[in-house]
Amino acid sequence: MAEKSKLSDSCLRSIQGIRDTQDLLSGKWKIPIIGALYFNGKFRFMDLGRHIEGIAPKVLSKELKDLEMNHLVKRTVKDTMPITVEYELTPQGRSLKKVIEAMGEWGTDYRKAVLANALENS
Amino acid sequence: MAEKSKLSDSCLRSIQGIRDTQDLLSGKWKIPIIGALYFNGKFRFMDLGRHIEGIAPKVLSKELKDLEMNHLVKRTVKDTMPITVEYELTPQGRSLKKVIEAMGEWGTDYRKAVLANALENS
DNA sequence: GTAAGTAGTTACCAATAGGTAATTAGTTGC
DNA sequence: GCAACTAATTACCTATTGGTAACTACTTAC
Repeated sequence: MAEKSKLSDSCLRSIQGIRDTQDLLSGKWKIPIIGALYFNGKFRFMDLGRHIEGIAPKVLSKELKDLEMNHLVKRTVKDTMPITVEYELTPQGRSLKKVIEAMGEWGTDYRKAVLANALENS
Repeated sequence: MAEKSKLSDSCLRSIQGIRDTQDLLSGKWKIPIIGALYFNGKFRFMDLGRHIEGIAPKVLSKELKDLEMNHLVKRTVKDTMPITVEYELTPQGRSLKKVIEAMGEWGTDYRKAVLANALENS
């Protein structure tokens, strides 16, 4: 029973993978955060917040915790006066390269196509 | 004023693209839907529902409308008796190939890494 | 002592996402 | 007529997301 799926195992595995990826990157802010860290290397908490327009400290804090829990971001407390905290991608986070690039390219292409289409119909 | 960003324009454009992509694929179900259509070609409404475990018709309907509105999925009413409706990816939807592949690969790799790590610590 | 900067946390609220169950409306087969 | 299929829609409810604003706690500069 429950063998209605005609999708092959490899397809199901792929879809599972896509879903996992999406879960880890879910929400409004994880992508901009990862993007900023990906393109810039390291950031302190407030600095990161300032570079991501519109994010509240509460949300930034929560998102960073999520990302840290999933081993995509590393948090380092620097024993400076005043104390500072640095965030950076882990190797696992940096391994998102292809995903980030693919999504970035597709998104910009899509935007162009939508604009072109909008102009056509105007 | 408001020039706090040290991120280059090309980075910001990339992040915008990633965000656009993610918005279009947002929610719990769009990825499994696109995945099924991507790996299987065409599906009728109920068939698609049956292949995506746990989705309610209301939600499937809404997600398909979203995808159709964004030109990623094409809906075709077949004038058969009983009437059937076919859903398939548009060329624009199929152009998600690289994104789908990148996310699928990264997700399965991540899953393996997490499993390996869990075994190490057991 | 006061302002400003570090990194957050807390309480509260509103909007959205998504789930359940029933219903609509039409056709086919028995 | 009645069940079962097609493709949805509707009403209702709950949980999660994310936003605002204020607050903690500690340090440095003036």
